[in-house]
Amino acid sequence: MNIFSEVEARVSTALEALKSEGTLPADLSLPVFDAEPPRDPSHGDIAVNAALVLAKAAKMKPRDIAEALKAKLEAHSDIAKIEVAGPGFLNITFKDEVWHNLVRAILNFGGRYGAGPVRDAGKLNVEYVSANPTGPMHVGHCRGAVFGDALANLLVFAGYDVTREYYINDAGGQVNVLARSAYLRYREALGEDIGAIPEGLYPGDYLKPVGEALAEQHGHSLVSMPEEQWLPIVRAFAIERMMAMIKDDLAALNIRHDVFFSEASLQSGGADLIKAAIEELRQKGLIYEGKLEKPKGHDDDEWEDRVQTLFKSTAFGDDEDRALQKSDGSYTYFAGDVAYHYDKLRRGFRHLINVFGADHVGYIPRIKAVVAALSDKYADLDVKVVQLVRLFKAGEPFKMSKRAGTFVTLRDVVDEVGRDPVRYMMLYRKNQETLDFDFAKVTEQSKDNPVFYVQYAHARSASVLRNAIEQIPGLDVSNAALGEADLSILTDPGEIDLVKRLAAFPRLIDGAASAHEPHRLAFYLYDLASALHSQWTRGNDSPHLRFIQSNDGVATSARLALIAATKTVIKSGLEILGVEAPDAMR
RNA sequence: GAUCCCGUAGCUCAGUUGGAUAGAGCAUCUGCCUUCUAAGCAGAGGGUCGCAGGUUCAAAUCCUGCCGGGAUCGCCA
Repeated sequence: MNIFSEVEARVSTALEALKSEGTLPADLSLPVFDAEPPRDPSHGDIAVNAALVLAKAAKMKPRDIAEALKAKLEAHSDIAKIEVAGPGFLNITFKDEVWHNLVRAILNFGGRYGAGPVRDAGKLNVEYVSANPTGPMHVGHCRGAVFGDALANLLVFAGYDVTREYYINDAGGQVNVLARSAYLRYREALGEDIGAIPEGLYPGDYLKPVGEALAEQHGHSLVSMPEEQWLPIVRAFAIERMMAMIKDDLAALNIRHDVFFSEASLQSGGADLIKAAIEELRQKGLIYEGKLEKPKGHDDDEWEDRVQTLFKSTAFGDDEDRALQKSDGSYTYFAGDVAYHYDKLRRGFRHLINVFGADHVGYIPRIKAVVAALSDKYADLDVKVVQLVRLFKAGEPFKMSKRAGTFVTLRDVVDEVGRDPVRYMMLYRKNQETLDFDFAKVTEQSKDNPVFYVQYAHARSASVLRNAIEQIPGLDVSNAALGEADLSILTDPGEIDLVKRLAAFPRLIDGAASAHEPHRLAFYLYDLASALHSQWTRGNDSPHLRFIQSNDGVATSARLALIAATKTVIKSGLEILGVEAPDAMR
C-alpha cells in the first residue's frame, strides 16, 4: 500500500513497453529513478524523474522521453492529469478517489498500515545500551538506549527479523572494583566502621543494599576469607544485582532486550570463544606477532615497546593493527569483542547494528574490520553513533560528577520528566547531532515539548469520535463501519492534504528503516499532527468543515473515516517511538 | 599528528539518500475561544545553506582543499 512504489512499478512497465515499441533503444538498461512527493504542491502529487535519469543513455531529450511516458501512463483510470514540467519531470496528479480509497485502505489495515512485508533479508541484530554493570544508569545512557529501542521497533515494523541485544561488560577490571566496593558495604552492613570510601572504589549509596544482602546471605563468613576467595562470590552477586537494577531502569523507559550477552561467558564452562575467534582470524592470515608504534599526540610514560599478538585491522581500513593480549597474557577488551561479534555471526545474523556513544567513535574502524574479516562480507555492520547529551539546568551547563553528588540517574529523569517526553526529546534529533537537554525546560515548560503536540492530535481525534457517538446515537465509528462510508464529500484541500500525508507514511517507514534513522518518524508525526490541528481549527471559521455535522450523517461518516485513519497512523508511529498515544490529555 | 561528528533564519533544528521557487519550532509583530479540547490555528518579517573550487540536465545534499566548533586516540572498559 505504497502509492509511490506503485507508480514506480507502473513507470517501469511503461518503459519496457517503450523499449519493445522501439521508442527507446531496446538494449537500454533501466536506471534507478524516483517517484517522490514534490515540495511544491503545484507540481502534482507525485514527481517522477525517470526521463531525466534516462536521457543520456537513451541519447534523447528528457522532455521527449517524458512525453512518451506520459502517453503510456495517462490512460490509467485513477489519474487526473500528467504534466511534463521543468527539465523533464513527470508530474502526476491523482483523482480524489485515489485518496478516498487510501483512507479505506488505512482503516482496513489498521495498525498494520505502513508495516513492511516480511523481508527475506536475514536476521538482524541491534546491540544497544551495553552499559557497564557497575551502577545505575545515568542520563548519558538514556539517548543510546532510547535510540536503539526505537530503531529496533522501527525495523520490526518495517518487516525485519530483529533481535535486541545487550552486551554485559562483566569481565574486565571494573567489575573487580565493583566487587571490592560491594565488599566494603558488606562489612559496613555487619557493623564495621568503614570510614570514607577510598579513592578508586565506587562510593554510591546504591551498593549499600547489596552489602546488606550479602551480610544476610553469608553472615560473617566472607570476612575471614582471603580476597581471591570472596572476590568471585561478591562479584557475581553484585553484577547480578546491578543488572537487575539496570533492567529495572530500562523498564522505566519501556526498553527491553531479547538477549543479554555476558562478556565473561566467552570464556566459561570450558569454552573459549576468544581463542576460537582468534584461531579463525589466524587461518585467514590476519594474526601476527609484532610491535606497535607509540601513539602520537600525547605523552605516555607507561608505553611499553614489546612484541604482542596483533590483528591486522589495517587490511580493512583501520589506522593501525590492534592488540589482542595484554602484557600479563590476558586478553584485551577488544579480543572479547572480536569473539562476541564472531559469535553473533555464528548465530546467523546477516545485519549487525551497534549503537555507540560518541566517546567510542575511535573504536568503530577496528570493530568493522573484525566483522568484515570474519563474515567474508556476507554480513554488514552499521555503527550508529549517538552524540553527546549536554545537560542544562535553566540554561546553565551542568556537569555530572559521581563524587560531587551531581550524578543524575536515568531514573531521576524519568520520574521527574516522565517517560514519554524523555523518549520523544531523545528522538526529536538525528543521532549524529549533539543534544541539549535542559531540565528546567523539559520539566517546567513541558508544553514546548513536541511530544504533547503529537499526543494532543491523537487525543483530539479520539475526542471527536467520542463526541460523534454522543451526538449521533447509534453511530458506528469502528474502522470497519467507517470503511464502508461514502467518502466522496472529502474534497476540501485541507482534507486531501491530510490524506496525502497519510499516504507518505509507508514510504517514510521504508526510508527511515533502511537509513536506520528513527528521528525521521518523530518529525513526520509532528507534521502530521500539525495538518490535523490545522484542519480542526478551520472548522471554527467554516462550520461546514467540522468533522461532526450533526444533520448530515454522510458527511460526518466521511470525516470520521478521515480522522480515524489519521488517528491510526499517529498511533502506529508513536508506538514505534515507544510513546503512549493517549485518548485524552490530562 | 590522525580519525569521526557538526556548521542551514536572531536561537534550536529538519531537509524524504542528487530534484524544480530552501522548511519547522522558539523569539518578534498582527489576528482567531458564545465554537467538535486555544496543550490549538491563520498571517507577517527574517537566508551568501561556513568559504573556495570540482562532478552534471540538476548540489544544502556527492568529491577535493581550507576555516570554525565538538568528540576521540591506550595492553582502559
